[in-house]
Amino acid sequence: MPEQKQVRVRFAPSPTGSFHIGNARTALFNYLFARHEDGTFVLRIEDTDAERSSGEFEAEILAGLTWLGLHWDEGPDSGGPYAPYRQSERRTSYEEYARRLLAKGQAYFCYCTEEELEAQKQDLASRGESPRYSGRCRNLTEAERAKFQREGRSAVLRFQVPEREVSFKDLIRGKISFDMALVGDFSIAKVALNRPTALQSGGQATRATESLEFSPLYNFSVVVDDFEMRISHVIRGEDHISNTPKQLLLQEALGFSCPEYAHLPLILGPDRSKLSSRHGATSLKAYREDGFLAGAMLNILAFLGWNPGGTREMLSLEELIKEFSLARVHKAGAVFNANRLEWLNAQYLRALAPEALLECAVPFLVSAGLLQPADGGYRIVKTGEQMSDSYLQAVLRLEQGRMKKLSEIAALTEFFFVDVPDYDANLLPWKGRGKEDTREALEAVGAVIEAVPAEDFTVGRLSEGLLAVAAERGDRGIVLWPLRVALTGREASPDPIEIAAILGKDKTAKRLQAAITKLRD
RNA sequence: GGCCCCAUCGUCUAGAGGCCCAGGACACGAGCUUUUCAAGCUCGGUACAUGGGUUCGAAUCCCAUUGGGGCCGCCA
Repeated sequence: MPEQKQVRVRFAPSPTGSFHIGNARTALFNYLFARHEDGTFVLRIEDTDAERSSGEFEAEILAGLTWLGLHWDEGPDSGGPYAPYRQSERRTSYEEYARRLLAKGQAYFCYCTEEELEAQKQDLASRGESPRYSGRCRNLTEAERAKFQREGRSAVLRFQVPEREVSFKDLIRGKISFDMALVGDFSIAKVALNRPTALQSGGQATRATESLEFSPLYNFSVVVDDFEMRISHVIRGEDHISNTPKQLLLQEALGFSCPEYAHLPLILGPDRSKLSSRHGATSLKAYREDGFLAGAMLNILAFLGWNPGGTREMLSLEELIKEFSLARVHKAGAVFNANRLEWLNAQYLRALAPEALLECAVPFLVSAGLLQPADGGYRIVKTGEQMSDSYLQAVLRLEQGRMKKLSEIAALTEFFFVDVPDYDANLLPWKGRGKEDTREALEAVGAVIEAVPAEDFTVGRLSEGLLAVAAERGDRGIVLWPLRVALTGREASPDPIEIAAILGKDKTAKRLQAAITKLRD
């Protein structure tokens, strides 16, 4: 039996913006594949672009992955056998390989300016040809090079692309081939020339004092790192398909083994173009802050371009790992379905235990200005009243099945966090009933409330009396509707009896009295 | 424009030549339940892009067309 190659995959985001859900999906698929194959999941930060990369975005990526439960085996924080895992810390490696390519004549310095490059491309395009680099600096003489350097032109290292076909077998799409004659020499590193003593010593610069500083560019750093980190499978977005032949060529030139490739379908916006900020929220963080649960995010993401077959709809991370296979990944892009996410989230929200619901919902009540932390618990901002966890849990449980996301909880429960709700007296009467009837009904309700002891102010006891009062009047609405309004100040709410039971005798009586007073005016 | 990729309900999808005049879910519509709102239950409409092949038989295989998308940076 030949030894099975160990599976090592990487998720390699660049921290140049908020952690995008498309990237989160790529991370998920890498993670699922790694775990399913008993392999290793590596997190590598591609921050070669110092201008645009930031530690803040990197932190956001780590936080996002952690939130989703996608734990990496090797990464910038935890280290690993192939550390460091941040490209900005791996410069010596890139430089070594860049010099190797230079020595073999497979890379060269290009001094073309942006304008020149643009002109070359325009020229090719006008002739209907593929817009690629012309190869103008391929055969520069030493003298020409020196001249450009003296002019202070900045240089870039280009890879000399052989004019032939390159193909690879994509694990999702099958064979894909490219005619590299149409591609042109692509850049692999920016090169800065350091001449620390040149100007100071009266122009007497010598070669010995000069040094070249290479900053690697994407296609090059990826190839070097995937090789050095022993990556076996590269699973990434479809937008990288055209980078693959370039990377293959680089691997060949450097004598590296090639990983397997799998290109994932893109996540699309409603207009079927690549999901981007113009389609709305795209950062994982934004969804988290809007009150979506990790389980719901995991499911919506997993089912975008993949499914376990059959009619199963919601899977845990463990089940996803068990079921995952690249063979079941689609080729076509998938439109992000926000409605479905909300439905999924509602399902997960309902499944939450009271303690868990409390834990994740309270921050939303706090940020809405309804509650504030106090004495190890929470206090109602408007009334100053201290709230017990069990009271809060009861409040939350009441609305648990009514919200699609946690950010809705404040608006839904607001009436619990005021002294007496504010509303128009005209809201109190039930369909076609007058104020008199309504007041009479509420007074009857008041009598029931009065009769139920505070210690036993339960839904059971309340229903008994209240429903009897309603039955006498032949229509539950005439009693329950004004009671709802008195208690909540609104026309849509959970069962007023349940609300009363949570509020307790005193508050219920107070709100009822306020309603009766309103009806007298 | 060049190259590459893709194609089942509005959307996510099941479907690996007969089980499919195409199934599930979200959304939508109607009804039931009902004190309101949700939820729940029942029912409903809507899809194999088109045209050619291959085959006894095609949503499934092949080709073309059409349509959509991605990439063409000294970004990743």
